[in-house]
Amino acid sequence: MTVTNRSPHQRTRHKTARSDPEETVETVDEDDVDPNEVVRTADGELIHEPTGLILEDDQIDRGPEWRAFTQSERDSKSRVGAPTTQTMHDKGLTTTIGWQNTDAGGRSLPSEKRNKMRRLRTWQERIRTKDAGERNLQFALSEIDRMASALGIPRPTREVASVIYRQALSEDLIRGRSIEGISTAVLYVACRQEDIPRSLKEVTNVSRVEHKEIARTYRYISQKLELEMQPVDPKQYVPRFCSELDVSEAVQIKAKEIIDVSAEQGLLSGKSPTGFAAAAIYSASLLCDEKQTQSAVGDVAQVTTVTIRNRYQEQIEAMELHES
DNA sequence: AAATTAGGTTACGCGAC
DNA sequence: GTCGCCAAACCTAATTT
Repeated sequence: MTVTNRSPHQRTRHKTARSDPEETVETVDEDDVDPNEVVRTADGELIHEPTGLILEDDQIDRGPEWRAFTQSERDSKSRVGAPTTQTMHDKGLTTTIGWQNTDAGGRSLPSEKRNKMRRLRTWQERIRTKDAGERNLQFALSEIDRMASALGIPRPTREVASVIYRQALSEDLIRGRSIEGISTAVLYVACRQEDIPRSLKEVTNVSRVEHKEIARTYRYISQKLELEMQPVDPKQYVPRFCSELDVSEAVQIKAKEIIDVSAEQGLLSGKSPTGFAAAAIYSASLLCDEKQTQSAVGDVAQVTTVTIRNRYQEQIEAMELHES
């Protein structure tokens, strides 16, 4: 066996040094090498540690075969780039087999060949639709993941979302609807079921689909999959909104109390949970002497100051009633 | 900043067609 | 299935306090 021999400091040099014409080559007997001193480097070379002998070169160069010195040069020489668009599910990359039983020249085929072509068509169709479904799912899941990240939604909830999506897929509820729409709606459902509430508006902000369609799709799938959704408890929004507003713990506790008391008196029915929570926080900030402006609270809760006003007066009243 | 007011949009349930 | 209608909640925008 022949190996190339180089000094250790040369080994650490860049790969291009290896093609140095002045490098010395000599033969070494294999028995001289102690296996315990042999290491494999990140480059894939097998090296005898004490002497720096290279026992085995990496046979495959995984790097690019070109060199570039500037970013623009790298861009222009690189042959990999952004993935092809996912929105067109197969981007014309699949094979379709024509229905005619003729060859390329237009002559009709003998019956034996016709049967073969029929079988091929069948299989091609099976394969194509199967992996179109897979791709569909893959895209949906990556979309769910993207939105979930943007909203700071924890893993388990994303898992729930993907389970629901698979259900919708198997019930054939996707047909005729956009994948993005379903993905968004499913994520929204998962949040509510897991008590990690995000308002429909918040979800809409990170989605590529408009509010109206998400709402419609949401109703559709929750009905079809018979998911019984109970109304969101406004208290669930309180900690998140409060931390965004940077108010004290006392306000948070007070806000929850206000929600409990006023809900007990039937003020909640029919009102939006975010608006209700926002008003409670505003009221609490007044009662705790840590006043926040209506518009500040409205911003984090994504409701208007008008809505806060309409709610908080009733709530204050309810509190006074409660205390007497 | 908060309150008031006016006008428009949306979603929902219901019955009629 | 969808059309028309309804009442309630919410929004935007303008104006006043």
